Amino acid sequence: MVDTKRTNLRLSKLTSLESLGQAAECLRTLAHPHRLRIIQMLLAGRYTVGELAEACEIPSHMASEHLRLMQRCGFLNVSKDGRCVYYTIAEPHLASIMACIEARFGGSKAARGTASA
Amino acid sequence: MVDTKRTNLRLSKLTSLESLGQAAECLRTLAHPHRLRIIQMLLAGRYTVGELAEACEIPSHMASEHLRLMQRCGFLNVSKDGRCVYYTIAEPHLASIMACIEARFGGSKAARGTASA
DNA sequence: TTGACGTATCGGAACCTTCCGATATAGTTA
DNA sequence: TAACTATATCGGAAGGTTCCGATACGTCAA
Repeated sequence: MVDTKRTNLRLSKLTSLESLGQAAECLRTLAHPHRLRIIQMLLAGRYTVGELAEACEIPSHMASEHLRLMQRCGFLNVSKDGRCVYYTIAEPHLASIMACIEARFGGSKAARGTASA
Repeated sequence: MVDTKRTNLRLSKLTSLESLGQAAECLRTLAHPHRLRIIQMLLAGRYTVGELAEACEIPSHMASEHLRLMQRCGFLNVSKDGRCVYYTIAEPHLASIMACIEARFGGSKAARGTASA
């Protein structure tokens, strides 16, 4: 216990552990390269399961699973048109999170080294 | 294949799957309530392992593990002072990501329902 | 030196995620 | 109706994460 009073003081400004638990859940849902690409695409327009799967280079039944996961946690909306299913962004905060990610990890080229600023 | 040409056109704007893989790794590292609280505190000042552990309501050896994890992926810096170990933020982008999280999940109160905007 | 304290590491149990093939459902065309 | 396409779901194997107790390390004070 180096300086408990200071710690308690600052604690009052913190987000509750409960809310952080919800945030962590959402972050875990985001934390997958194929799901990030899907979100990046959906922020730019509407796509079918098959198109998203093709862009992620995965079979469409796996894209379907990712999409269901994201829909369940409120990130996406669904709408059917004939035999195609279109997904769209439901959670507007995804745009700003994605902007942060793009600011750090760039628009197209890879490998900058994770440990640097 | 509903509209392959349109898909290929938009693909050129996307972040590479490789970079998204790195981003996903970082997001997975963030995606834990105790680690989020640690980052939130460290964005406001410097703290020892024991202070961070107390704020997260966990034993300090667990805080130590979280801190090592975040240090290894480049989020944190370490500095020793006597028998205390202080951690500080090393990755400046954490501030903007944390701002997004606070914008969505609030400063202190809990449960808003994950599915809404 | 000894003892206390703060931090770090190890090993393992329990749980969760990812991925895949197989199969099911629903809409479309003939 | 049957055949085809697009999407969704199921069950299980493989691997990863979280948490915990036990223990080790490094520093300080007496």
